[in-house]
Amino acid sequence: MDKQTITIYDVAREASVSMATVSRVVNGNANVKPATRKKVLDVIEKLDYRPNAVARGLASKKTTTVGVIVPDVTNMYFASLARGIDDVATMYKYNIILTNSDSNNEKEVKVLNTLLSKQVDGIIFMGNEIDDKLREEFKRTKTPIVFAGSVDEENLYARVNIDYVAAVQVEVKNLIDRGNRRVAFVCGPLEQAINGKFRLKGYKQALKSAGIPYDEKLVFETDDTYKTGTLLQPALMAVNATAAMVTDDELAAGIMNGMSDADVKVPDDFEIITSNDTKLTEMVRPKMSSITQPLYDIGAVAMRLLTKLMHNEPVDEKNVLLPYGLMKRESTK
Amino acid sequence: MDKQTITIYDVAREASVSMATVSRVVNGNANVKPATRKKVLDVIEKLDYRPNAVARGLASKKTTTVGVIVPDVTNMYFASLARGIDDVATMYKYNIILTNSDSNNEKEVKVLNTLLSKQVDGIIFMGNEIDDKLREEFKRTKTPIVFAGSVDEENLYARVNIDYVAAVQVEVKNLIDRGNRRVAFVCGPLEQAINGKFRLKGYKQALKSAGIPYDEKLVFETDDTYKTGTLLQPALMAVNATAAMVTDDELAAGIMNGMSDADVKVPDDFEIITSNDTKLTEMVRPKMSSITQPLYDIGAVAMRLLTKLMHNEPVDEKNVLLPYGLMKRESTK
DNA sequence: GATTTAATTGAAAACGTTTTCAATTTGCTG
DNA sequence: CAGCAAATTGAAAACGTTTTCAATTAAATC
Repeated sequence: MDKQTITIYDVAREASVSMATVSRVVNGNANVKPATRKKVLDVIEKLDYRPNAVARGLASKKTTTVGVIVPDVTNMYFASLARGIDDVATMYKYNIILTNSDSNNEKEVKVLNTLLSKQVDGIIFMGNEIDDKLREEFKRTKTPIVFAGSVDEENLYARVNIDYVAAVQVEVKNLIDRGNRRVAFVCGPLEQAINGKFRLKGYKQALKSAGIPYDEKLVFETDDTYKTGTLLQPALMAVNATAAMVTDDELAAGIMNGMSDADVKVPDDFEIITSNDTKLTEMVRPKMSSITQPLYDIGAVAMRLLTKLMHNEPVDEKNVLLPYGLMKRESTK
Repeated sequence: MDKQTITIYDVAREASVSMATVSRVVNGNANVKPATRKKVLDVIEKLDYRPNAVARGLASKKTTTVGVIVPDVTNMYFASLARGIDDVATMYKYNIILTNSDSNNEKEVKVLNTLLSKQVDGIIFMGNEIDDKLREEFKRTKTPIVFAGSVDEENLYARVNIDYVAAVQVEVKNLIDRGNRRVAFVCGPLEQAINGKFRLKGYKQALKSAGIPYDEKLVFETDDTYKTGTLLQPALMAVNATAAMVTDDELAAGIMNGMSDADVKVPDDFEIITSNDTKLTEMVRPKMSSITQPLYDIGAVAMRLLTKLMHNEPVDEKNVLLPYGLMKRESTK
């Protein structure tokens, strides 16, 4: 009843060569006489032989599969990275096992272990809150890991990002230079190093350069959702903010719509700058000015980096920083 | 130099039992004496043994991995389905290999074959244009396949969708009832059966019921992108359309913004109804009225269906239709 | 306590490749 | 054409599990 599968042995018999030879031609090994190669290839064609990747994986200890741990594919930011990852993965003949972690460390540990049990050749991790348990699990494995769009304070892992502190510093400075003395910093969870350590640092630096004292009331820690954004207008007004640096596009869209609904004009009465430059920035009215990040490229470069690690090629820089920019649209003056 | 891996054999030796017994306890087989089980479990703990899923896959011919073929994860519609799929997959202890096909049949064939070579236990396919070659490849395998958010005219495969013809029929009827005699049908590629056969059929039926002749000039075949949408206003006005039934949210957002930019008021001068009810519908101003589809659930149910197929459980209905609805927002009167 | 039956175990054969190492062929050189 | 190096091949041992089937042990029956 089972699908009768053609094995390498069948091919060998039919072509009257050994399995070893068939294996060689399948793997493009040069050490096989052209005539033999042709003979084998013909039989492969005739029998419609397809190598079993699982057996191959067991014998060679390589699965040509990498694990990708992502908080939520449903988030445009991560979806873009994932796309970049998949594209260069296929370019290098890898496939990706994609798993959603909801940034939950417990799930991350679990999924990491199942990925490792499946013998993935490498792992790309996205997530910015790494507790001790997870860190420990990371350290246990010799499987190469690279972080994509995720910082590593301990400087242990290869990773690709933009310079978050510089990027927000520049943009907050711009906001200040345009006359905003009270610019809010609206971000996702501060436990996430990318917010709490990097972006916030840039924000503070900009303030400091401008001689403006840091006011804790101006930092709004949120859950990065659109909904939350829509609710923020009263609080923002209450602290007399006239501009906001926001760390997520959906969140920023929420804030902007909340403002509009309360009849505060963006950008005239309130300027907004967001961080991820997803398509959403263009679709919303007014269009949102944003720090630009090469999202797709972050994923792509991360995957490329991972291939180097997997092939034991030298990598010059573990902490790669891709260029950021500013896309001025309509939510800033 | 290699990571010295603990194998089942090491555990067996250390616990002085056979591999078979270790295998049994690892797999939760009931036929093992509690005392033995404990002994083995202790050794497993002590040695930190992790079963090798590849070896397991070879021996058992099950990989607990399913392949997911998706046009583009970067598209919210598919991202939502993918999330639903992954969630129930993990619920049933499966992982997903996610691949982007760009709705390109050639890529789909290729990726299908690599998935099969990797011995996935099942496949979830998203895509609505299936040429003969692809169809043939599908037919060759005995691996269960289910379509998610994708129709199958030949009624060969299990699939989960909503009733596209009924849904657009109802909504176009509403548009007509509200006085629109010229409602445009703006869709993605008509070669895709979901558009060319299903949705268009609903559109025509609504017209017919209302005694309005079908006018080909009112159907706009596009590439489903936001950009294209923004460019459509002149053409829409040229044919005197006063409303549009649109098959994609980003496309619809483009159309709406194009209208606004040209100072035609939505919904007063032009009504728009879209089809996928993604988050975007809420973020855009005016908010877009939409046919509602349980996107996440389509993915989830598809995956659940696949588990049944993989476990040879009976499935009562190959063509599952989930309920649709209408979310009235601000782009319709 | 002798049988019979059920529960528990282990030996060894798959699973379908890759890879090592030695054997065989082939091609050159002089 | 002997002698040697290089190219080509094959035999068989991994790889780390699951699974079958027979053997052993424990429990139950009378």
